[in-house]
Amino acid sequence: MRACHRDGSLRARVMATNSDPTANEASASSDLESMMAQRREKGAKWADFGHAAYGNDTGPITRLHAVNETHKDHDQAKLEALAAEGIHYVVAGRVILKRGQGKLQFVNLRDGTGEVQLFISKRDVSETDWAVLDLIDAGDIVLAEGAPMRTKTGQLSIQCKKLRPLTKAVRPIAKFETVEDVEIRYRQRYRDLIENHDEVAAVFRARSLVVQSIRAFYDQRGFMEVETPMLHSLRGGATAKPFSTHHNALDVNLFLRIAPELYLKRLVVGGFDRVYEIGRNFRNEGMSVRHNPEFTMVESYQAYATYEDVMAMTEELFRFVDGRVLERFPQFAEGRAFTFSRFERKRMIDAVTEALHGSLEVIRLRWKLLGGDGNWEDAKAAALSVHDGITADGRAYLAKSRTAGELLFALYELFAEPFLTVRYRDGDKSVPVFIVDYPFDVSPLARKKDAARQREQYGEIEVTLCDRFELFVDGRELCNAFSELNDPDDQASRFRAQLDNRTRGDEEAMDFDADYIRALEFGMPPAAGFGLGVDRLVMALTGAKSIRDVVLFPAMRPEAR
RNA sequence: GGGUCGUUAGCUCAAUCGGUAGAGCAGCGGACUUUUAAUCCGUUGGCCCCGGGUUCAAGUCCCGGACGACCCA
Repeated sequence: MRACHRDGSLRARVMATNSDPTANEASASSDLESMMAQRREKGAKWADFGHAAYGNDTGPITRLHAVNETHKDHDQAKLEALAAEGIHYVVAGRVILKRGQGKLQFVNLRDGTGEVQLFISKRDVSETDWAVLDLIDAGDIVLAEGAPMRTKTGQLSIQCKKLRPLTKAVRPIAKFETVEDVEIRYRQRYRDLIENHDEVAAVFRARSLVVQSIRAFYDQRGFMEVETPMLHSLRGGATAKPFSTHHNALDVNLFLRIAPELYLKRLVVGGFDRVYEIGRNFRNEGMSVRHNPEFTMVESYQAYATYEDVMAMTEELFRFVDGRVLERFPQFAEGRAFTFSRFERKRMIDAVTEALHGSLEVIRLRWKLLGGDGNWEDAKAAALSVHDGITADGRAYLAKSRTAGELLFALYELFAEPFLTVRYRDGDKSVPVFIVDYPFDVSPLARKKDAARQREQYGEIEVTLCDRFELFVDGRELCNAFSELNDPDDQASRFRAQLDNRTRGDEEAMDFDADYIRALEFGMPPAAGFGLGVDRLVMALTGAKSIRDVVLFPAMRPEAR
């Protein structure tokens, strides 16, 4: 005896169609096309039971998180009582898993807030709904109605009374396997989110929370959020290669912004003296695990503050954001190689001399940098004589430096920066490091340290320093901040220096921004600015190894046809 | 931009020296009313990334290309 003959006419109708010889041919095969054809057929059959394959008008539904929260402490007796009072829910979501057990079926349903199990007994549903269940595959989106209950094993479930298929997923989803293929994961993020759901979704929810927390942080401190142009006619605010585009009506060439900085400072001139912007910047450069051509930055500007105030604020911001993230996603604390227990502050010159300690040549070098006899040409020669551990490229880089300031920065990049996580630690974890007082020569927008103050802090040295810091967390540069240059004449001369650099072939040099000089001529209050790479912050907080794991749709070459 | 590695079923992966392309899961058919990736029986499924070449014979060797990953710049 075939079961379908006993089971009643509706189920028999489903089975009968399925056992049609040609349909069987299709349902027997399982390459992608056949699987899709099979699913399309099932979707088409929904109409036989009065359901559109792509139904609409669900009416109000209860989100699954609310169901789980409401009843998490209720036992079966309590739930029975509630059901008797008429408590029931209409829920909707994607079928993640379907387990059959004859006349009893279990379906795991997921919506944007959580998951719940549907307990579907042949006793509880209409003959029609029972038959429709055979036409629902994992991946389909359905609506279900019923009362909360607990199964024998204590699993909170919805005892299904009505079932309505809403959307047919004609493509199969991978179950039980982590999808590793990054081409699938990055190009078809929707699929990554379905198939690798918990881990992937947590990262992007954490990212959303990071942005939300940054906003909350600034809002609490009286900063105003603004939006400045992304289409720029000049390159400015950073040294980077821009993307070019064209405005047809105006017939002008434009750049996608590389930084919002110069616009935000115009607003400080205008009297919005605490502003911030969270938004996308675009840099036409190489891609790597740390670089996506479009990336999100926070920039803030605060009048009547110095970079030292901003450093203090940065510590608070990091602790605040991280606290919010870990509160909701404690899993991201596991296996972290760094801690926010304390923040190291290290002057760049000290970072370099510490990194190089032990070498006679270097002590000579340090002595010269710090104001001994000789000049920067001698210092460069001394640096180049330190061959151990420097590659040919590193030596070439050092040799390229044209001033004492550039040399100091090159030494820092080669000898100190790569070892920050090794050198500055609290127990078995690295600590964030503020590298403080960058050379003027590599800081075209930062305020020069007052000469008297530099003398007081450093004595007589050859390098002109700026009131600037960068913050490194887990060895990665996350922040760049400085007291702002508000002297229009000084700014104009630095723009001219950038133009010289461009003439020498530096494609990353800035343009001369005459309007920005005009703005400064109206007077910008003393101010400090701050920039933070949001993608890199999210990487650090979630432990992501690649920026592509924290950008929903990372840049990729067009898919091969 | 340079180097290295990878691409085989819906997913994760095998395939010895060049000799008929396999497994698990998913899918499909059947049994099953409290399962947790249910279980049990049966079973289908391949443009071996693409294009050339060598060979009696190519997933495997050679050349070119596409896409990706990693390292370097």
